Amino acid sequence: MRTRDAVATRQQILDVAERHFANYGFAGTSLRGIIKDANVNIAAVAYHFGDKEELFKAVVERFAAPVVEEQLKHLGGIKKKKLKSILEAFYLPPLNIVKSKGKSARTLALFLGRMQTEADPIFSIIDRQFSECRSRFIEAFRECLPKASEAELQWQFEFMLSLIVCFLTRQTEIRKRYGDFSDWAPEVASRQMIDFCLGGMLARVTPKKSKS
Amino acid sequence: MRTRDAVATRQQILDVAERHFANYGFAGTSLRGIIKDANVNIAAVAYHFGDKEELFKAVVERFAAPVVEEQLKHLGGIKKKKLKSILEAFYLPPLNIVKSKGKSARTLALFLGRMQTEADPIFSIIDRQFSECRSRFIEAFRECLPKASEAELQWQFEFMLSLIVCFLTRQTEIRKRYGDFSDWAPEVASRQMIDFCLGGMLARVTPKKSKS
DNA sequence: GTCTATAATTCGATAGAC
DNA sequence: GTCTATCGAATTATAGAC
Repeated sequence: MRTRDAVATRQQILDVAERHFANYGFAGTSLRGIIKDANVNIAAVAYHFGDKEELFKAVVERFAAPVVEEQLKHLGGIKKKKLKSILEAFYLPPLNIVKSKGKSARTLALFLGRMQTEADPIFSIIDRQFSECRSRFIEAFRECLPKASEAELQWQFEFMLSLIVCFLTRQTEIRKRYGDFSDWAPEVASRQMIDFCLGGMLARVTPKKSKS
Repeated sequence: MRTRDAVATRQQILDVAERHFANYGFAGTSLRGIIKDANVNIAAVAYHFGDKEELFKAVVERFAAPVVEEQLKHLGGIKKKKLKSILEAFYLPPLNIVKSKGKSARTLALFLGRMQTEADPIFSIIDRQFSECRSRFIEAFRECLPKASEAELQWQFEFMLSLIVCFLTRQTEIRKRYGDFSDWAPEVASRQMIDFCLGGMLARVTPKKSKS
């Protein structure tokens, strides 16, 4: 290739980098491994992205931006805030986007899940991408649960998030043990998580007294 | 130090390694960083453990063994299997152990959480440690939920696990935003998770019909 | 058991030709 | 924009003296 396809090179790097970061984490990913799978030159990474951290940032932004945009649009479109509709606004966009990717869906799912456990200089990149989204959803929770403390609202969000992280990162494992489930639809998967999360949230804010 | 304290050296390495693996993951942890904080020689790691992977294995086993032992003992001590008591058997032991560590509790909590997202040669080490425990708890679920499919029982376990992973890895973050919550008791924390998990599970196995 | 010294890789980053 | 070549730093692992 001559002086051509700069955009193709860029996308090739992003695609492979996304897969490597998803599978091995930031520290476990090497630029040499990426450029080998992407069939590009090592210098291309520096030219297009700068350094490894900037490349990671580009991968995060490319993935997070449409997810967050859809979540906020969905959340904003709700007239009367109900827990159930808030959960739908949170769960459906990432599931739809992951599912729409077809063959690379597993990579995106792994990436979204693994992002949550990166160490600090890296995690702050991720946290920044989702901070507004987090605030808006917690704000919505506050309207629905006026009696809940701020810490409690935070935990509601964290538990909600942990369920989809769990779903996205563990589905491959479960499929390995029980062949079915390979063809999940976003509506089905989200229903499972919404049911669980809704039941859990209501159990926390209106706990039943029980002996011991 | 002369030819002495082999056991002290070994423990020193294990303690620091645990903290580093918890904070930076397997790939992000370097042996030089460990031996520097532990004030031991680089060759001591090779002498006592072999290589990096064997050291990681030793750290995992030292932590996982008492947790799993307590969980299984607690689970076995239940006469009439009820969801609530199964959840207690699962959540209380790790919380008690983490809490009992005092100052290094945060490290153990982070380690337990981060373990779940390691890449494959490393994750298999972890998976092996917990596989029997997983089977036993899923078996207990099966008794309580005879109508649930095998895949559904798997998901119940995964969601249950994800809640404590979320709790252990995110508590520092939440404490950072809302100062309270610093002094959680295992009984209080486990109650929160048990309520959420129980509510969620019941909502899944006996779902209420709702208009869209 | 502990230590020094070093071998053998691997990695991220960059200079400079085309 | 792409490539070759290489530098400098960091890593794991090991050999061998004490």
